[in-house]
Amino acid sequence: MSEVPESKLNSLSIDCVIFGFEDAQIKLLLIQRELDPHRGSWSLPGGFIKMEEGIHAASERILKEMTGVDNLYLEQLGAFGEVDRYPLKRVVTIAYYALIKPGNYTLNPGPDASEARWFPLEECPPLPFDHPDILQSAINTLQWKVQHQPIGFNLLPEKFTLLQLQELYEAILQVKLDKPNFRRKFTRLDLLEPLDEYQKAVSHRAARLYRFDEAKYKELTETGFSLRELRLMGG
Amino acid sequence: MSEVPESKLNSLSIDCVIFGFEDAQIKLLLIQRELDPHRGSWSLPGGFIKMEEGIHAASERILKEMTGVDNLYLEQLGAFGEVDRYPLKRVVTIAYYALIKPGNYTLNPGPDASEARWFPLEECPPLPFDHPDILQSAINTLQWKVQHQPIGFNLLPEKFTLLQLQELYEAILQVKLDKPNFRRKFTRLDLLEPLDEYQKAVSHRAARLYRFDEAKYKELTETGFSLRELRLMGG
DNA sequence: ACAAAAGTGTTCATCCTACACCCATGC
DNA sequence: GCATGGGTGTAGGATGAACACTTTTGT
Repeated sequence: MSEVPESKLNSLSIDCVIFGFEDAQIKLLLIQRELDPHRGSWSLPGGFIKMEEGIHAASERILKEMTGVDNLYLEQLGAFGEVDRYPLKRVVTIAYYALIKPGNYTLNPGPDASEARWFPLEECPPLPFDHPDILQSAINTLQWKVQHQPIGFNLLPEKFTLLQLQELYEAILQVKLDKPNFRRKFTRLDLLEPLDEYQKAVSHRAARLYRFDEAKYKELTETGFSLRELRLMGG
Repeated sequence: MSEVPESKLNSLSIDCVIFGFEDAQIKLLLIQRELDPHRGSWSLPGGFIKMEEGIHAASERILKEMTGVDNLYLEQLGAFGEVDRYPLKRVVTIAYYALIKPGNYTLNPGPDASEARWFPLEECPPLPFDHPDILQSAINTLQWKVQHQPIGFNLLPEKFTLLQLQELYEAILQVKLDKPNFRRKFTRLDLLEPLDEYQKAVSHRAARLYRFDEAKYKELTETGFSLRELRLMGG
C-alpha cells in the first residue's frame, strides 16, 4: 500500500453530465479532449478528485471551472467502475448531473479541453469510454426526477410561460402532452405564482408569465409529488 | 503519481447495507469489526476493490464472502466521499444495498470481522464513520423502490400469504395499511399467482398462498408501477 | 379574415379510500 | 361463543384523458 502523499486520488475521477434547455430542446454540454486517449473527441467534462476535497465539492469545482458558475443544481448519479472502462489504468468514476440555463453563462473549456460546446441531445456525437452509459443513466434519472420533484425550474428562466414549461417536459420525456391537462396539473400543484406580466411582441395572444413559489418549491422538493401518468397524457 | 502495481484500489472501498425480513420486521446484517479504528463496534460489511474486478463484482464478492450466496438482489446506492469520513486516510466508498431472506443462509463473518448478526432496524446499534448516512440513504431508496418495482419479493419466501406481503410493506414504509385495499392493489397488478395451497395449523381461517409470476415480475421490474398513495392508505 | 397560441369547460372512465360485512378455524 | 385473521362488496370522491370550445393578438 502506497502511503505516498498525493495531491489527487489517482484512481478516482468525476464526470459530469450537464443538461441545458434552449429553443425547446434539451442540450448537453461537452468538451473536446486535448489529451490522449481519444484526443480530439467530444466527451463529458471531468477531472480528478483532490486529496483535501469531498467528492461533491470536487464536482462543483469541475463544473465551476467549466462554466464559471457555482450554486447549480448538481446531483450524484453513482459510481461507474468496470475494469476496462478506461484503457490506460484502472479508474473508477463518480458521475454527476447538473442542470443549467445555457444562455446565462460563458463557457470556459478548462485545462484539459480545447473547446466546450452545447449539443442538442439528439445530435450528440459518439462519446468515448463508458460515457454513453453514464449519459443514459443521467437521462433516465432526469426523466424520473422531473416527474417527482420540481427540478425542472433549474432549466427555465426566472419568468416563463406555461407553454415553455410544457415544452420542457415534452423535451425531457420525449412525449407530446395535452395542453389543457398539463396546465391544470401544475396549477393544482400550487407551485406556480402567476405574475401580472405578459409576453410582448408575439403574433398571438400574449401568455401570462409565471415564476415558481420559493417556499412551495422547497416543500415539494422535500415531499415530492407525482405527475404519474404524465407520460401517457395527450396524443 | 504512483504507478506501483497494487492488488487493491487503496482509496476506494465498498460498503453493503444488507436488508432482511423476518418476524414482520426489517432486519439489518452487521459485522463486528476486528480491526481499528472502531474495533469491536458493529458496522456495515465492506472491503476493498481488487484491481481486476469491476465495482459491482466487488460488491458481489464481499456479499458472498459474508453469506455464502450469490445471485442476491444487489444495487448501488452511490459513492460517499467526504474528506474526513475515514480517519486513517482518504477513502471514498461505494455503497450498495442487498435484499436477502435471513433464514436461508448461514452467515460467515469473513476475514476482518469476528461476528455477523441480524439486527432489527429499530434496534440498530450506533454505527461508525458515515455509515449512518449510508444506512439512511439505503432506507430511503428501499422505501421508494418498493413502491415502484416489485423488489419486495426478494425479501419473502417463495410462497407467501397476502398478509405477509402487507406486513412487509408496513415494515418498510412504517405505516399501517388497509387490508382490503392492499389486496386489491396487488391482485390488479396481476403479479401474484394464486396457488392451490393454504396455510396449515393456524388458529384461524387458513390463508391462500401466492407466489409471484416470473414473467410479470420481469415486466414490472422494467416498466415499473406506482403504488402511489400507498403511504396514505388506511389509518 | 386568418393563423397561432392562450386559456376554459365538460364528459366519461378509472382509481382510491373508507368502511361494512361475511367466512373459516381453533380454543 | 368468541377471537383472529381471511376475504368480498360497495358508495362517494378525486383524478386523469380526451376533446370541444372561446379569447386575444399580429399580419
